[in-house]
Amino acid sequence: MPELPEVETLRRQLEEVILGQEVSKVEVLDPKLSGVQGVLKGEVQGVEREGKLLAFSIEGGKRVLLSLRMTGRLLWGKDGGRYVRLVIHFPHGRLHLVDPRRFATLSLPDGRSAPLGVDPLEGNLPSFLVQRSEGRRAPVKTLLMDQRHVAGIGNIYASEILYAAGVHPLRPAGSLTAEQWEGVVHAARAILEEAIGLRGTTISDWRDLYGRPGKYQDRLRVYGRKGEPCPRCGAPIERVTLSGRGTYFCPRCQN
DNA sequence: TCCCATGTTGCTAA
DNA sequence: GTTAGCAACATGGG
Repeated sequence: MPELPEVETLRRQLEEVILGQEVSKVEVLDPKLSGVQGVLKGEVQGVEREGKLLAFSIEGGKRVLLSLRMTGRLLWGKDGGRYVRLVIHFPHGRLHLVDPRRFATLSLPDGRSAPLGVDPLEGNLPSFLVQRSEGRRAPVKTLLMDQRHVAGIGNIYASEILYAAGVHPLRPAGSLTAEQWEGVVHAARAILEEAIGLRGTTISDWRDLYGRPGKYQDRLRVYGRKGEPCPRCGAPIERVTLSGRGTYFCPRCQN
């Protein structure tokens, strides 16, 4: 469920709460998550974000990667309720990994996974994307969500970004001009930064570290709004399925 | 009952 | 070799 803004929200909140703190105990309630308890011992020296991944730096130079996938959440407090899969104990509180669908993973960095692409909030993304998309016939939305190219954008924000940029999600990625890529990247930065400020988008599952919903759902222009009028031109928002994912756009404003 | 769901990965086929 | 589509993972909600 979490995309870049939601993970960044958690990262900032975690940094305030567990940075410099010592892990006192790890409780694994879902055997799928066993295997990294040994590494989760010692002082937390950093909480970083890599795309949609959270990376915990543990004393001794160790790193543990958490991928929340679809329904993973982190909750600080006494109790995580039903669906708690892992509890990391600290002297001053507990961090619960809550995950109804059990897709979330804990892992150690290894060379097996493809390196992540550019973070949309950093780097010279437009020229990078112009180069990466050259000759690609895959839809621009697919490329935008491909973590090997751009790290952090998921299904909700991809629709919103392309709407803001006026680019049709089914356009072959290689057909965008450099100017259009600049528009897409500009829209991405604006939307992702605003969403971070509002602590993410709560459609159903997402909650921040303290269990509070985000506020960006009120700002969504097209996602989940099939049949509703486009805020810009009034044409009904359309929904298509692209690579198995719901994709929303305005047929008049985006081309 | 069927369809949908903020993600990733591995298989398959072109 | 590259690229694109899709089932699978596991569970709940409408």
